[in-house]
This record gives sequence, C-alpha cells and structure tokens, in this order.
Amino acid sequence: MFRTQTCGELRIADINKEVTLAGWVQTVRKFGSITFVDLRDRYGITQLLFSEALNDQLDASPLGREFVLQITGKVHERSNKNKNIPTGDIEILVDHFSVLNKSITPPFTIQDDTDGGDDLRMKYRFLDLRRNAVKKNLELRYAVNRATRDYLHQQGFMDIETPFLIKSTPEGARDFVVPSRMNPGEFYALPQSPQTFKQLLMVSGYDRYYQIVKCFRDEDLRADRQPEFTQIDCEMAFVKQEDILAMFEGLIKYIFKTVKGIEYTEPVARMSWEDAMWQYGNDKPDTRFGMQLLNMKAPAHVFAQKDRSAALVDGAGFGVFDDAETVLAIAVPGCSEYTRKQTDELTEWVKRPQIGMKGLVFIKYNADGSFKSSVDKFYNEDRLKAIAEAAQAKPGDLILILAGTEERTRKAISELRLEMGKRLGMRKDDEFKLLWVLDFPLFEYDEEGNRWVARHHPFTSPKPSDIDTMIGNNPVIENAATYLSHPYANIKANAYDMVLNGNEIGGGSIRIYQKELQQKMFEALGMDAEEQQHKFGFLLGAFEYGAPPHGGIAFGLDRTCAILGGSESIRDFIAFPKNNSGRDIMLDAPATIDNKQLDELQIKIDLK
RNA sequence: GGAUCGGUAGUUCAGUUGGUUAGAAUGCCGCCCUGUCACGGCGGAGGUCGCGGGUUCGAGUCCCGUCCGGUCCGCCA
Repeated sequence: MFRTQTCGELRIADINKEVTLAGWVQTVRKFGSITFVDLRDRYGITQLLFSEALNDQLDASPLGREFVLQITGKVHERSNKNKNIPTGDIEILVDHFSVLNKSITPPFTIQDDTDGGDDLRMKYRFLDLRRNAVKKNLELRYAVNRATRDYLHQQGFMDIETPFLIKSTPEGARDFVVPSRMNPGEFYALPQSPQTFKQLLMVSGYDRYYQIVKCFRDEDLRADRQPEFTQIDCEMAFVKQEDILAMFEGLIKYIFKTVKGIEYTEPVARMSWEDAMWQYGNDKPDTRFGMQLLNMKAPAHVFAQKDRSAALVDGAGFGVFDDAETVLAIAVPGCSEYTRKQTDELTEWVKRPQIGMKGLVFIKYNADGSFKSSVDKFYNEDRLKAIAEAAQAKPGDLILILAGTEERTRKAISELRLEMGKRLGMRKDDEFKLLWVLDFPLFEYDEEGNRWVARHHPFTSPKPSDIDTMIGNNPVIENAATYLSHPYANIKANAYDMVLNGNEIGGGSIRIYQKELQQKMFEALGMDAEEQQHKFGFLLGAFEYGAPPHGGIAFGLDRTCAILGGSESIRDFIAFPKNNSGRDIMLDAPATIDNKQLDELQIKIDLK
C-alpha cells in the first residue's frame, strides 16, 4: 500500500499514529530549518512538517508544486491550529519522504481562485480537475446520478442500454454521422436521443425503462450547450400524463433531498403554455419572482381566451402604441427613482441587436403617488394611473413598456423582466422554484417550407380531445397568410416541460401508440407513405403488434447539475467538455485522419 | 450564416492624443527566516504586443486582411 490514510481523514484523535500518506504538493512554506508542505489528494489537505532539527536528512527544498510525494511520519498536534480545514488540528511530523514523481510548473495555479482562463484550463483539463472547485461539481453530478438511479430503481425502472450507431433521421437537429467501412458509402448517425428505442422497449413490455445516456446534436453551440450531453431518459407504459408528472416530480424532489438536503414539500406548480407566454412571455418562466406582464395589446389569434387592456393605451394619438401589434408592460418594484442616465441605459439595453426593440417607454409611479413618464404628452395622470393599476404597480415602482410585433416584443419584455429580476437580486442561486409547463401546441408553423413541424417531436400525442381534429382534417396549409386559422394551429400536445428557475430541465410527452395516428402525424409533417416507411417503418410495424399506451420524459443532466450547483456554466459539471466551436482543445479534436483511413472508408475530402 | 467584444511576461490584466528603455499583480529562480497556512523580507530572470500587409519620420496604439477565443442572434429541446 502506498498509503495508510488519505489526506482528508486524520484528526486530533489520531495523535501519535504512524502514518503513510501520498498526494500532490499544494504549497511549500519554508522557514529556515522547518518547512511546511501542504499535501493534497481527492479527500483533502494535510499539513506536513519537515524539521531539520529532528532529522537533518529532511531537505524539502527540491519539492515543487504538484510533485507527487509519499511520506511517513507521526501525527502531531499543531501548536497553531487552522480552523479552516478539517485536518487543521494536526500535522504530520515527517520521518521519511520519497518523490514518486516530479512536476514541471503548472501553467495556472491549482487553487479555488485559479489565475487560469477558461481556454487554458480546458487545455490542461487534467490539472483543472485537481482543483477543489471543479471536484465539488463532479461530486455533485455523481450525487445526482446516484440519487436518480436509487429512486428509479426503487420505482421498478430498469436500466437498458441502447445503441449509439443508429440511422439518421433528418427531422429535428442535425445528426453527427459515422461512416461505415463495411458498408461503403453508408453512414450511421449518433442518436439525438434514444427516443424510438425506448418506445420500442415499451412495445416489448419493459414498462419502466431508464438510462443515463449521452445524446449527440450537431448544431451551433452556446455557453450552456455541448455537442454531446447527458440525459436522464425515461419511459413508462400504461400511464397517463398525471402518472408521469407524479413519478418525476418525485424524482426531482428526491434529488433535492438527497443532494441538496432540501425538502421540497409543496406540489410543483403547474401552468399552461398559454399562461406562461401570456404572463411571462416565455415558455420556461422563472417563477422565483413576480413582475408578470401586463398585456395591453396582443393579437387575438393565439391568445383567444385572454383579456387585453388595449383601452389603456389606444386612442391617445401615440403612434408607437396605436400602430403596434403588441404592447406589453412590467412593473419593476422600487425603481421609480431611476435617473435619466439609468432609464437611458435601459433603453440602450433593449435596443441592442440581440433584443432588437426600437425604444422603451417608462412610467415612474413615484412614492408620493404622482406620475412621471416619457409619454406625458399623450397620457394624462389618470390614464397613467390606470396603466399602473392594471400592471399592479405600487408607488415607488417603475413601469417599463415595449411595443412592436408580437413575437419580438413578447420575447424582448421577457428578457427585460429577467434582466431586471437579476439586477434587483430576485434570482437567487440558492432558491429553487419548480414548475410544470403543460398543454404546448402540438405543431409549429414553418414559414420556409409552408408546413407544420412538430414542436416537441413527431411521436408526441395530441390531447385526447384533439385527436378527432387531427384525424378529420387535411394538414395541408392552403394559404400561408391564414395558417393560424387552420384547425391544426390550435391542437394541443400531451406534452410537459419541467422548469427550474427559468431553465427547462426536462421535457416529455405521452406518445402516439396507434399506427393510424402516427401515420397522420408523419403526413402532417409532410412525409408521404413511402418516406414514412423508409424512415420509420420499424416503428409503424411495431405498433401493429400490440403497442401499449406509453409516455416518458428526459431530463438534461448537465444543466440540472449546473443549476443545483448554482452555476451558469454546464462545462463546469462535465469532466472533459468541448469549447464553443465543438473542439476538445486538450485532445485537439476533431482532427484530420490518415489517407489510409479515408481509403478504407472510400471517402474523398472535397473542402469548399 | 450574422452581430459584437477580446488576443500584450508562465498566468490575469493595465498601457493616455501614435512619441524615450512596454508596466502591475501573481507565478518562477536565488538568498534570508523555528509556527506558517494568500507566510514574510531582499534580489533576479522573464515580451515575435496572435499573424500578414498598409498609413506614418515613428505603430502595442490607426487602417485592411487573416487566424484563434468569448458572448449573443439564427440554429438547436
């Protein structure tokens, strides 16, 4: 054995024990004839004392940072204790040491507050992983992993692996493809998710399946997106939506309890997609804070059942509002004292290309009950007051109003709401608010192809009450301008998303399990019978052999961990992540391959 | 595909209106130090200012191109 204990476990009760430790040199602090060395391993840090007075053979001066050291010595009570670390009461009086391996000077400091930038830390990821801050994140991920397996095992779920080398289906995201040497000119695809396999497992009778599994999507990346990412993938047979919600509400609460020690006792709130869009302008609202939207104007077609307050702004001769398709407001608490500089800055913020608004209207509802706005010319105090009341503003609040086309304005006010919530400290890392978003539209309109696309995926079942509408109508859109009046525009999906603090952490649906309905769905998405057979013949075939009603859900493990860890970045929770261009800068992948490999695959490169 | 910000010492960054020998902190090396734990003190080394071209008497600084990285939009559940 290289060691008798780890660097994290010795305490005052171990005094006088002879121990052997092995680990990495964190720091060396020299004081003439005595030298302190902090020895680090995965479990902690233990201080070593090299004393030349006791043993003149002990010259610690050749030791440098990140040397791998093995030492033997006696546990000794410190005269000056360090309350900041668990082993701070003791140190090891070193009798003998040997350098197991040397290290060159690392390119950045291996400390909680490292001096290394992201790029460098990724290039030397094996060093970054030595840092406590990163290690804690991987430990959290492992805890989530274990809690998930515990819970699902207890609930009778069975972990079944599914293949990575599968067939490309151009629906949805772009596939990563893998050439087949034995089948020249043909390609496998890596799965975007095990969707069809888990449905086939339901047909096979494995009525509770799960897998913690890698998924691959060849799309452009963001800070919080990786080309390969991990899902907690689940499917159940003989269930309705309510059963799935209950089961996986249970999972997330179990994770909260075991990983974070948080008892999330109240039921997870629920909101329809329409309400989420209406009240928050967002299908994954952050419900840690209020600041809901006041809908003064909005087009009638999408939100048919909702009340508008157009009278508040119309007819005052203010062209920006009168001509706008949509006018939306939020009441920002306690900000009526904003200076001209601050409101100008907010105006610039909404005019950035990413937000793309032309301007921002504000109304200050002063603490004394008076009003001051950037549209005083058009609206008298009574009208401003009416707007403020409708927005549920209180004296001292600042009302911000955006106007423009529906989609852009709703998106912009949602971003503005999140930004103001962030600035006012209403989005705390250690507060967790879960939400089910339900009743999504089944279809979205694709302008480019003038056709329907599946909002979730093509296997999602419509609400039972909408099945007749779907079967009984021709999906073809005759007139692009009036697609919203097509019966398919209002079909709702039996789909659900779980939202945590404004992030979609999971989503799923009750699936189609009848061949005819699945064919109708494919037809609606523009696939003729031949194409259906070519791409999904196996699934349609399986549905002819007694497919049970079923449904499922998949959670994004990387992002769930990041949120639980209070971090913005999922990369911090992945041992070996890729950068924004999909590169592994440690391996320098992707890379070219040998001509011999290309020849075997019978592939010629023709770079444009 | 597009927008935008950045690239200067091992690292993180500063560098004014274009003007002498490009700075700081940290890390690294040497010497001193018996109680540190962000040790301290003294001294030292360390630079293709991403790359290529241009403007200029003179470019880290201005212009054009290019490469790399960050963030965002499109895209993607």
